[in-house]
Amino acid sequence: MSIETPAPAPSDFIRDFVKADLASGKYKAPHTRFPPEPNGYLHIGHAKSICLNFGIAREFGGICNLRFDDTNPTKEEVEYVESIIADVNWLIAGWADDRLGYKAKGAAPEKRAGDFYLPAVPITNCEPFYASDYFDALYEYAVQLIKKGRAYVCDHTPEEVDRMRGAPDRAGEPSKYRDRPIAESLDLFARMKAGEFPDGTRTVRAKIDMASSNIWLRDPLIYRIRHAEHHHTGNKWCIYPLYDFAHCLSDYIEGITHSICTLEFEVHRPLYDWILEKLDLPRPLPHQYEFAKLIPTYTIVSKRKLITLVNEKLVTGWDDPRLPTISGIRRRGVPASALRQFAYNIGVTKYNSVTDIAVFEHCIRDDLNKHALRRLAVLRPLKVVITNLPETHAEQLDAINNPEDETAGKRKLPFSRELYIEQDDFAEVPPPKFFRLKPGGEVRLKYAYIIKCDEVIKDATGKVIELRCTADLTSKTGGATAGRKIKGTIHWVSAKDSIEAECRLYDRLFTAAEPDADGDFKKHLNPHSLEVVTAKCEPSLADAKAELRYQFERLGYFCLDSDRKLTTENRKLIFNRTITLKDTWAKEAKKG
RNA sequence: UGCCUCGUGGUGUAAUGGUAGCACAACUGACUCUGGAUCAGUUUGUCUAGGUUCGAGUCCUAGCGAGGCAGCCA
Repeated sequence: MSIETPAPAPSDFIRDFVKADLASGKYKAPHTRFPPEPNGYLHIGHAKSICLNFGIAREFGGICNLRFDDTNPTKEEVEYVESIIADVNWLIAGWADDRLGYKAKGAAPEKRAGDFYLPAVPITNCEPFYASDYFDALYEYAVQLIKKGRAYVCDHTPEEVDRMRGAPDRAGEPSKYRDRPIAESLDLFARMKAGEFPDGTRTVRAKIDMASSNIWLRDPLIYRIRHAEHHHTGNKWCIYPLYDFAHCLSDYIEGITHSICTLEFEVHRPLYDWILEKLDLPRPLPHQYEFAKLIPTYTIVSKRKLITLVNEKLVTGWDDPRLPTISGIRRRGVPASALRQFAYNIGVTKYNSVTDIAVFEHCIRDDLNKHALRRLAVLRPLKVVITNLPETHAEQLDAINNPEDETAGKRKLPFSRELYIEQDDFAEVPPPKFFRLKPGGEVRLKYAYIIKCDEVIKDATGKVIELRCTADLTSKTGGATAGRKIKGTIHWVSAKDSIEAECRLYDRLFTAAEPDADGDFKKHLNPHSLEVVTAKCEPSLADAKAELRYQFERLGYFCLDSDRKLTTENRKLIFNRTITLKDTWAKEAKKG
């Protein structure tokens, strides 16, 4: 009896810190967070972060909050909030959904004993976290910072602030307003909040060190004026905190222990720590850790470039199955488990690297191979007539639903005199090592007979339009000559029993491994990233289910597309090809 | 050229002073009623130079290289 070895627990430098903090008793359990800004759709890079944060929560008995980092009203939209919620829920469903943090709908931090708290609630009537729910608390914290003499209102224009910041190798110049009286700053800040000043006229700045070698410590801005409606707080505010101020305090308010972000925030960590320390908040404080973001080959992941593709209609939308967005990946038919496996396989480090998309493709195939139901479908049909069978011939053959999973059972497959086979499975002039059908040659029809090609029929242009073959009638599974060794086995469908389906054949969106390496990613768009064909399918596919995955044998993995619901009136089937099967013949054929 | 971070096969990652391992990719072969899957195997690596040590991918020094940082973006 074999004992399945459990998958090794993920290990990386961040999990090492978590382990150490748990062992030392610093925290009882980790509390992480995934903090997207709702200004775009989530993509495969975010999936890495989601799996890291939720993965840590589930491995160490903790919780992970979904928190919208929504401090910039001019860039954020409800559409993005909703898509992000859907994407996160899809990715963690059945895996870490029991680790998802939640708060009461509409709840904001309460003030108790001079500090802010946000109590946990049962999982009913709950919602994700929003940094914008903390604006009252954040305002109060800024006031405290001013009162402590560690922040001030600055009247310099954006241009002046920019110029006075200095450069990496040149110290900055202090603001004229740096040492203005605390009472004056307090008054001005209150009036900023009251809406007395136009955008850009004043800011609140932390008073740190204009000569610091770290730019982010040169009196960074923590509040700015923005007379703009916010998707979550409406018109309540006309001042908004900046990322550095809002993020560390949002972490603190939610009781986050390990605040995990990408490498570019490394230089912000001193500021993160400074704010929490100068506010004299009770320990233990959250700590920030940084890891290298995912850069996959043959695609682009930058928000700006994704928006370009969507807006310029180079793809059909954010959920175009060719896009590396989570919604695109989902629509393409990739199981969440495959995406999670990928996130696990690539690891977590501080080293900037490029990940071969083949690793993802392998995870998809590996997952789908185990779970997809096998079906026969012909993408590019070529008619075949079995001449030694009567026109009335009809039989039902046994077909296996999934050779990798006995419990998937069997089904019946209709067979008749007229069939369709794949055009690629016949060659009038076969290349070397071609072991499919050729004139005078034999091939096995999966689950059916060995047939021999007797005659090739062409149209006026010389195109092959029909093959006339004879079947070895005893070669069927279980028959007298069933054991005959034939090198090739091909898929087919019975012409009169087949149904049609639109198949969308997707390929990589770009032809270059690093599409933006030369700064012109649009130049490398793959013109063949989508091909639409009308396939002939075995009749059982008429009952295809949206939640199931199918392998069209020898072709690839397919799933129903969500567009199908738009066309239910004519019951048109639309399948997306998630990914092809590995094709070693294509490689062989290339060698010529 | 200021500060921060990082350099392990083609790619990604492990080895926490003690046999450089795993995965993907590539290539062989076996098997196969999916040219899939599976199985067996092969190729390729510690940035450089010193030092410490019985022993260094790991620790130290110097160099080289890569990435990040100068939004009222996050």
